[in-house]
Amino acid sequence: MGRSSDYSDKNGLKKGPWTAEEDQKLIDYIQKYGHGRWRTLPKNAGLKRCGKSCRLRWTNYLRPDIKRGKFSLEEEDTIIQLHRVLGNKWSSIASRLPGRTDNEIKNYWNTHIKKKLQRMGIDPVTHSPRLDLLELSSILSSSSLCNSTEQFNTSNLFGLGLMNPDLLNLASTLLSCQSTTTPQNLHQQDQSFQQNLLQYTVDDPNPQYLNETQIQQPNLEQFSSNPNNFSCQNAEPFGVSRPILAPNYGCQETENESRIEPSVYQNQAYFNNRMNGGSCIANMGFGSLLTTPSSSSTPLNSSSTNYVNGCPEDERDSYCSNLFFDSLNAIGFV
DNA sequence: AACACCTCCAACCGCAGTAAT
DNA sequence: GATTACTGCGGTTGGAGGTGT
Repeated sequence: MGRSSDYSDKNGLKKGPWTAEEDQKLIDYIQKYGHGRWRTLPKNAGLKRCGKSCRLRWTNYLRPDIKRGKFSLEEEDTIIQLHRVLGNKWSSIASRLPGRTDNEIKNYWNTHIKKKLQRMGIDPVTHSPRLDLLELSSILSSSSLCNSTEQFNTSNLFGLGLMNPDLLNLASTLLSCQSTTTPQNLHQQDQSFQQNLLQYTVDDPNPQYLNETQIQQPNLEQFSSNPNNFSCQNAEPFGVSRPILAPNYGCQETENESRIEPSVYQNQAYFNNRMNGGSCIANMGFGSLLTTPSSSSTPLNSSSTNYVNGCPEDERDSYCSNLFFDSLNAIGFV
């Protein structure tokens, strides 16, 4: 692993992966003399490396306080929360995660968290819902399309400005399901969903990064005393607020459960409800399609019955839910 | 088995900020 | 104030290993 295939530069200094022998030399030297003076360190330690390479190797790999291994769910949550506030300030984020280096966090963000958020329909840069989903929600909640008595076809959707073929297909699929189920409930819930989306985008289209003082002094008034009873008036996505570094109020991971999505977004990513049992449902749209019990902590792949507004979920809705979810999956939303 | 493609992550690069001279 | 050295940071690279065909 590493970089250049030519493991030496023009000054005869070695580059590329470190050997165990080099590591030991560096450790021995630093244990004896301490670190610092990185330019002269390699020469004194008998290493054919530049000082910068030695410093990087020490700070990112050899330092004794480094915690190696998989990131915990809590760490992942913290990274997401901090990234939302700090942006790509990896060193600042790392300073709040003992034992983790900025490089490690940066890699983990780019290889895991970023993709996960994208699958959830969240822009990993702004931490807000993707605009194309907003577009879809807006169109689906328009009164003409939610009226089950009205025949629709793809030309209706084109007429409403839905030009993206993927979204067009998705909307078409979804609406064909809706036309065979109870429309009133769907309509109300989709409107609610749209309102939540708009609320969020109006309140906080581009989250402002806070300074460190603000991070360490969260506004505890922002969230309800009941952690599952979120209000819809703050700048957090979908109107849900959690203070930075607050306890994990979301779904808890159990030992026998597969890894779940970050609790930071459980409340906003309605897709998650399908994945983790939705223990913190807010007023989500497409409710009858995707909602699971608000008090449930049902794990993945549960065979328990889903309830919507206190009633068992209609099998057709369940079918539509699958269809909708699969459609999202097919076009890369999930 | 062989090849192509993908994912992960250690290591590098270049720039910016700060301290020393 | 200008220059040099040092350090820290964020972005990027590319090889190893895994996975799919």
